Amino acid sequence: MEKLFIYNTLSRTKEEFKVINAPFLGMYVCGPTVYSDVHLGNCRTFMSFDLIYRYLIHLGYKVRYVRNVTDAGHLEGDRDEGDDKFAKKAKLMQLEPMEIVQKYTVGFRDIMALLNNLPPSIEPTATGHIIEQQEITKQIIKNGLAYEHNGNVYFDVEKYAKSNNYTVLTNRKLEELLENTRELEGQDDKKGRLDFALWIKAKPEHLMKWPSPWGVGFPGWHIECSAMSTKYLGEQFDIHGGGMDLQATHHTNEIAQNIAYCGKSPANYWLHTNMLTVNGQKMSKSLGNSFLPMELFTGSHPLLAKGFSPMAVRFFMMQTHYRSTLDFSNDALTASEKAYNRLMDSYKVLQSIKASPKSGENVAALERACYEAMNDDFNTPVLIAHLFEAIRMINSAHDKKTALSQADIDLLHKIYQHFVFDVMGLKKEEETGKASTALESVMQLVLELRDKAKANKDFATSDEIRNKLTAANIQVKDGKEGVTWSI
RNA sequence: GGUCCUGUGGCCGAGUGGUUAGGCUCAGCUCUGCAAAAGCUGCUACUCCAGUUCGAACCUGGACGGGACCUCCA
Repeated sequence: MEKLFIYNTLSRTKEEFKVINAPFLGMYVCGPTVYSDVHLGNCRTFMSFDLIYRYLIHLGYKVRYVRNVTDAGHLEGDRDEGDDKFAKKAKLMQLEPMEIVQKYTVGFRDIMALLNNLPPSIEPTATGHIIEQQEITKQIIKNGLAYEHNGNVYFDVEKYAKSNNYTVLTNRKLEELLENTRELEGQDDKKGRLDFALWIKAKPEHLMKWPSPWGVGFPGWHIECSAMSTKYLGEQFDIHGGGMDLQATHHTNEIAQNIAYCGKSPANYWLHTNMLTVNGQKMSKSLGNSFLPMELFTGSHPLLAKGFSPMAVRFFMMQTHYRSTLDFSNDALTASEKAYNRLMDSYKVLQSIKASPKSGENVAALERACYEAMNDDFNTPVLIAHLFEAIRMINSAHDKKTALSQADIDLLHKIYQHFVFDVMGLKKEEETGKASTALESVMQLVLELRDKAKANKDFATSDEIRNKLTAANIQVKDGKEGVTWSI
């Protein structure tokens, strides 16, 4: 198996990846909160982990990939006050909370499918694991690291920090954290400023609430991930991931909960994906530069010059490493769209290449380079750079400027299948479905007429046909071995 | 304000103490009836200042810009 190196937030270095129980591999990723349309930044995170999932599968691991759906208990601002996000919106729209959840869960899955993300092995919901969350909370209380007050249960961070490194993920100093945390406001049953809720007492107006040993309430935000990762992947598993915004608070608290619960840190490797910006600025609602995935696909947003297909967007995201910030701009998207089209066109060309007895290219070295790029912390930008070398080989061979043996042609097929389709999860965009067979025959007829005109040196007619087709978004290319066209 | 991360050519983006990233754009050439496509060639960078070094864009310190978290926004 390939030697894989992964950047681990715990050590802040690239480490050689060792699996606890190969070939089985557990991976947990913090999923979306389904109270509104999925944020494009979340899409990038899930696409990054989709790439990782796909590559691990490609390497031969039997991966159980768990990504939760947060459908309850996620308080605004992670403060232990205020309305539950779902209940708030539900009241506003006169809908049941689960109706909201259903609507946005379905919407989320649609977008994920459009972007060709593989579904995770399990997508557990927070509301489906209330009992499990309560059990963990009970055990943490029993272990002396959480306390109940007025129907709320809080995690005792300072007590925990006495015998554990609370800030493993961020390297921050606990004293500094304590100094910098905001003053506590209003109702507060917490002993320490950094304490966070495991269970929250429900106000009468709350719609989503459950009975518990501490009264009627709902779970704190962080406990669901501890409960569900433990249930489906065990007390210790291989990879835990999420966006960088979750690192300091959510993941820090998650580790604390797991250690307080069973004495074990949940994951060996913590992976964090970077954020997304628009024209160099953070994507945020208050700045008005925030657009939805569907708006990106259709181009229906003032900041977008046009729509970009899901696969062009996927390719665009793959051109940036997952730990770098990704900047959205029309220019960058347009450039990627063209590059993606070249990648796909070249695959079409590959189908028609004729083998030569000898090869003028080192395709095996290229394949190795592709693996090495991926083994270096899933470096897709470098992988793509190598794939453009493959494109050069294919196009040159097609133009008879270089030669490829049958073995090399087969290997190029394999490279495309493995890296472009299986690992990066790119695919040919759908061609207009049923209409395409009809269109195919019409185009054949039109191009035959044009060929006749050309044979008669009637270039006026042949150019007119080509120009009108170009205007209709159909590109005609006169190659050495006949005419081809593409939309 | 505090802590952490980051700053690469016209644009986007990898990477490394001394050797071509790659894509897009632009220019030239080849091919072509002309185009388009493709191939080749060129333009060639590392925010600024100081230091370490035989040598730094890559290491160290400082300045300035951007981002994340701490505060509603993924």
